[in-house]
Amino acid sequence: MNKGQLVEAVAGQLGSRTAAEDAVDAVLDVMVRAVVAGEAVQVTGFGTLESVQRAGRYARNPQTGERVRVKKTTVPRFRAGQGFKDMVSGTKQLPKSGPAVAKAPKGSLTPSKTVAATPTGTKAAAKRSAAAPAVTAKKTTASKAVAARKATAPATKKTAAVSRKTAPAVGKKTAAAAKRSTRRTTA
Amino acid sequence: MNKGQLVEAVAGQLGSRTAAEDAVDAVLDVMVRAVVAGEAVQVTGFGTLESVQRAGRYARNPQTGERVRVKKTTVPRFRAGQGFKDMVSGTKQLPKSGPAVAKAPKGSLTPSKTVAATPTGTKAAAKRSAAAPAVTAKKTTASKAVAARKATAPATKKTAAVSRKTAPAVGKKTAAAAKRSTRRTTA
DNA sequence: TCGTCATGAACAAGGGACAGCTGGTGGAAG
DNA sequence: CTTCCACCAGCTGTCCCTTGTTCATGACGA
Repeated sequence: MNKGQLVEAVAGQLGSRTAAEDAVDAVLDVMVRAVVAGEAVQVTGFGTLESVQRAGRYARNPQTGERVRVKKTTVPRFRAGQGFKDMVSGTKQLPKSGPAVAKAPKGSLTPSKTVAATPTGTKAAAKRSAAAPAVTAKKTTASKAVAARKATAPATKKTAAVSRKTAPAVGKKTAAAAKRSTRRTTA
Repeated sequence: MNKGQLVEAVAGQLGSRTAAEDAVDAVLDVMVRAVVAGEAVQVTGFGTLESVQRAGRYARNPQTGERVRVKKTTVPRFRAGQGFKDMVSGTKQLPKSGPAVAKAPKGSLTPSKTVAATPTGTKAAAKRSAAAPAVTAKKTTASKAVAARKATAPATKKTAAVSRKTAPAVGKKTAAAAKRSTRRTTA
């Protein structure tokens, strides 16, 4: 579907073609500006469009095979929401009457699971912490990680969204482990 | 920025809040419907929103470390366009007068490079094929790859967008190589 | 306008998935 | 018509995705 076709489809809903052009331009422009400004655009049921920092790396020239250094950059990223993914995967078909975004019927999705999880949530935490070390007999690191997460959980509120990965180690060897730890501490 | 703020920002451009609500609803709804229908929404300068089939695989439960089978599914995917990426990365700042999407000034960007590439495009193909083996003395695979691509180039026009990955090999060992070859042949 | 609830994010470990390098060409948009 | 953008190839390093839980916030009914 082209941009022109998109405008045409929107015109089919708005009724006017001129309004559709303005609508498409305005919506996309606002989203782009917000992302450029570093703000994440989050629409329930549709998805989140945000900007994330990508660490520098070494890529490869397809023709010559030579290693080229790619410096760290910021790229926009879109994460589809649950409803969108469900509709695309076919789990839930899209409603034809109302808009396909931000429509949350009262109890259309897994009502039993939700009501069951809510009251048992308090003691579920204890169950998880107890079960983890038992199964993780082969890996002791997991238990420590869980404990650390519980401790840091109240400290981390929302983080800054942008500024998660700040590993400048491009010329280093791997820096993967360092980046992991960096993410936790949120340097 | 949530949906309400998005509507407000769009209202700032359209002038009316009601029109902004309809605009946001219509645009998102149209995009969602198109993607659900299997059609890719491609807006030049903004990005492409499409649905891709993800082959089944084996993931891992982070708590227990157990391998869990993930059956194949279809998920929406967004790929940002060049202009969008440039603006986010800071290479090109967004224009404040016009919309940030699909704005192509006549010759504002890298005029010398463009005019040089356009007329030489026809014979540039021969130049590339000749230059590649010369530089690729250390890697012969690159030259073969280029030749193969040239042969398949006229055959592949647009492909089906959706239906690229159809490797059902879930219980196999890796299936990565097989999937690669599948992509070329477009089974 | 307030209350309730669904929805999204984070955290962890590890491996599969995938973005993207370069450069030419087709298509698209103005 | 002109000018630009997206795509595509093999190969890598980066990143996302998986489950399950809790917290926080947004969305919606009354």
